[in-house]
Amino acid sequence: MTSLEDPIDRDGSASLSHGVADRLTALIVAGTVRPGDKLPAESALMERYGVSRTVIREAVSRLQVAGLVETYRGKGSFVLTRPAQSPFVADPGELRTTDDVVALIDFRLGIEVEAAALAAQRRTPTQLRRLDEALGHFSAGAGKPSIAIEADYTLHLRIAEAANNRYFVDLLRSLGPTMIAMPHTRLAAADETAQAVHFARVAQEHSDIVAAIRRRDALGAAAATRTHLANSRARLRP
Amino acid sequence: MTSLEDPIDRDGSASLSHGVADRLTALIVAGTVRPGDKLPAESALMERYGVSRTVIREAVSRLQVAGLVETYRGKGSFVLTRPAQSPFVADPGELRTTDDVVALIDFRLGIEVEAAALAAQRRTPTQLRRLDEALGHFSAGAGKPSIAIEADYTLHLRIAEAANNRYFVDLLRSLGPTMIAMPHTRLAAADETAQAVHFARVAQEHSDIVAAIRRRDALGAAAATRTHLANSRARLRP
DNA sequence: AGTGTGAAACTTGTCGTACAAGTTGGCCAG
DNA sequence: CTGGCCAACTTGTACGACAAGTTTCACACT
Repeated sequence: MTSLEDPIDRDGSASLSHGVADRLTALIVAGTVRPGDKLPAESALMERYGVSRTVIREAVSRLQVAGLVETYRGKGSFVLTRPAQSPFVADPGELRTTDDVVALIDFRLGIEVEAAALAAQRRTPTQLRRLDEALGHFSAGAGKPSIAIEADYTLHLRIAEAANNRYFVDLLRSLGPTMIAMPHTRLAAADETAQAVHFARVAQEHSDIVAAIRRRDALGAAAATRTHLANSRARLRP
Repeated sequence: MTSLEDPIDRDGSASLSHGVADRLTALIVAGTVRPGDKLPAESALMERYGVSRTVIREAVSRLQVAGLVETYRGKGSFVLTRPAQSPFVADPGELRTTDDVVALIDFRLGIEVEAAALAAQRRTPTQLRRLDEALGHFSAGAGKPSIAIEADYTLHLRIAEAANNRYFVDLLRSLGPTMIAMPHTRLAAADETAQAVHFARVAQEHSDIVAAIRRRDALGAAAATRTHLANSRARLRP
């Protein structure tokens, strides 16, 4: 890696330390600097990017947290092996358009239909009791969106738990209440009558799922879950 | 949040900036400082932890990259909405027993069956070409486990890509080659004849999935994918 | 010629000082 | 009451200095 000048833009659009971190990240991602290679010393980076040592150090701190380098006093910063896979991250803030929500529902169709079928096969009496509690909790949330959102999430989580497979549980957790409740929060601002009708419909769909799980009907549970999510989808995209 | 003294250990086990970042992270994770709250100013943090401003700034840079705070010149650092959820993390090292692998396959049944059905509905000619390439690549891996494992993963990933839904792609990526190939590596050490028979069977199953996607047969793609994974499952648990 | 030791040069970690750029709140004038 | 100005506050950058750890080179000894 050469020591060519590569000054950072000082247009104020981002802090210099962000800029340097992005530059260095690009080198690593491009493979210009490879796993095991040492980054240039701070003094060389200062020259290269035309910034103070403070900026370099902050930038390197950023790379450390990002898992891109590790640094030893007296030795330098070494590029880490790039992770072959990264965690699955789901951020509610990414859901901006109807298409975004529909994509999420399509994804949940795969997850939750399968989880419900397994729940019907594997649920224990305790888990069934928890499902009933969650149903009751959702019903108690009528007219109270924040309670309903939390109860909605809890019910879906309980279904995943009844599948007795940690992957389904972990994934539901990674989605969180906001994304599970996503289609419903869209209706939070609608008029009260339409909201009550919608709420009752969702409650009925929930009840259908739990009933199938209760009678150990895997196909029924899968169908009820798909109906539930497909209905949510259809409300968004008729 | 008080300004009580809370000096950082200087035992050399970690850099001070790491120590401060961990302390601040703990406050945020514990909910002591809540989303939207402002962290104390750098000067106050210097006093609190008994370190220089450089250390504080580097620590805060760490928190920024970790997505825990965002910082504005003149205003301060504000705690971001704490993810109510944590990323979904899948580690091949966790797969120690047959039950573990079966649980993974059950999970993948939900994901990949749905993804294949969507791929059949949505695939583009380019994506279909990529599927064919991946098929060829897998075939070229006969007798070469490391190539076959990578090609297996690539094929499954291409199917997820053809679903044109980033959630499926991201999740497959989070699983990575090792977990996607998991049932097959179990056979890596078996005798060669059995391995060749098994390889040919897997290749046929792959081909069936791609054929259904080619003819835009969502039900067929779903069935072929379920067959593929269910066969893998059955090989482990007759 | 080979090996070991010590010192200098190099590299990262921390501290302190100073100035620039942006924000906030209080006070005063209209 | 509202708006403007200024001082205090807050973050961003730069610089110099010293501490702690690593590496390299030169010299001395065997």
